[in-house]
Amino acid sequence: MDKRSPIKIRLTERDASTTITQWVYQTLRQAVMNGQILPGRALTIRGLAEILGVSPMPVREALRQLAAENALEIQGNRRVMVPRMTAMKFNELCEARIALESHAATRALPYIDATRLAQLRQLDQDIDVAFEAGDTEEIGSLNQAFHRKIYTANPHQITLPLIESIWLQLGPFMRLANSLLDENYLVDHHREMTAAIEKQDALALQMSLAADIRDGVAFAGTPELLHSFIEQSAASSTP
Amino acid sequence: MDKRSPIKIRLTERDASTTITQWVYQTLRQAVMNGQILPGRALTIRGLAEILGVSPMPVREALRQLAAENALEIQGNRRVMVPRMTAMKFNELCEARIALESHAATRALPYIDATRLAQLRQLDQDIDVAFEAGDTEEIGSLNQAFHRKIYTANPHQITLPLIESIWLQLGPFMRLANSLLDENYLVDHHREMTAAIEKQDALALQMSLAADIRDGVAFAGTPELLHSFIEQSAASSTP
DNA sequence: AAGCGAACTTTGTGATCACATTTGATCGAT
DNA sequence: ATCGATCAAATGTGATCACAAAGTTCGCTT
Repeated sequence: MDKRSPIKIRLTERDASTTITQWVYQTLRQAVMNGQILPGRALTIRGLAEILGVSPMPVREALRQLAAENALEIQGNRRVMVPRMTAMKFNELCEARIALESHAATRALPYIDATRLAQLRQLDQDIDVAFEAGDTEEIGSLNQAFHRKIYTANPHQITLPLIESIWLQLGPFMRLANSLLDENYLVDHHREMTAAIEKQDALALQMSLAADIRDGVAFAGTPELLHSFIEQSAASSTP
Repeated sequence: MDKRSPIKIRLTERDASTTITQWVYQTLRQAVMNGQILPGRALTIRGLAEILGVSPMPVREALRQLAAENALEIQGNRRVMVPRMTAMKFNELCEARIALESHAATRALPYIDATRLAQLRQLDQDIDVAFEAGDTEEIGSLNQAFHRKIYTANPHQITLPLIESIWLQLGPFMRLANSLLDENYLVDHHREMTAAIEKQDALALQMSLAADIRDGVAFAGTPELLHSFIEQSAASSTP
């Protein structure tokens, strides 16, 4: 029944108002984002359905939706798996993140009012608290919330789904980045960003945002570390 | 049975090797892209299934996939429709297109060799031929192929799915833009782009690419024209 | 005649079933 | 002992069925 590791997925209580498909989708999305499903691991509809305690139908739809968001990859053998990572692909994802998020931030900047700016500063403080507590998972979650809070200021939102698609693809590796962040968390780029927002300085915002993203994945600059993790990713395929 | 206009969709022969879901997905995607389905028009699973001559199941999956790509919108009433357009949203989409495609082109530039450059020039000539023939649909298709041919030179492709998502959202309106292009097709930016590629000049490529995109949607600069089309889009909702 | 509620219809969701293709294993031949 | 073929289990795909919620229409009451 279980090919390799039996896939442990954190199950949450399902709200009665959400459909089963939505719940499965959110659960699997979170599992991918948190690295609970190793890249290269083959996923089966029936297998996931059994784990989640639902029929294969909602799993099928959730998988197709996640594949459409590039969170999963449908192989020619119509097997579904978390895409493997390569150093080049990782680099492309980071650069795409910077390009997309810089654009989104610039476009959102005029819409950020004092209320939202205060919320941003609060989120930054929350991150500091989580950092003191060493709760890396919370740090990642709050960090996402911080960025999302900026972009959603733009009422004509187009880019956020694209950005989240990139986050999803970087997901399992961002987790590693956050755990390594403990040591290297030197400059608080979020503070620079909020300062730039207060001055409505688009260029300064772009600069600090790019620095924040690059710091978040700083370990990509140390090739051996990235390489070891990619090997770990590739290793889950070889029996 | 038919609420308003009965939805005419161009049906193509289904290859025996492709699954029904894939065929339905491609058919609906093309229908959205060509503006065969008016924005605001309510779509039903069973209705589409009957039109396409398939069971509701593959339609459900195709709709969910298209919704994940932002080609369709799932309303709270769990009704599915082509999203309506607003002037601001249109502007955001164009700017996002420029940002994303500039980035993708720059990243692909080093990988474009002589062979691919020749293919690009061939596509540009084909566009001229289609332009002489007045075949606007062919122009749009070839124009997409031209852009795609640039970005796919990058072997570590990340951005193309995001770009295609934007194209899908602009889809019905690009069709209008192409039909209006007949009159205003003054400068051949594609020739500027191939020249920039030959010189491996990233900045010149970005400039001409942005100009090409802006020209393609030049009518957005004439507010009354855009407004009239948006009204047409909104009109399909009012009974 | 207009407002409102009840019955019917439509629609999305999810489960089960059937079938074709693929994967994996076991047995046999060289 | 190793390689290959055949058979069985597993898997994705798609159709049909069942059910609940939302929408629509008809008829009743005022």
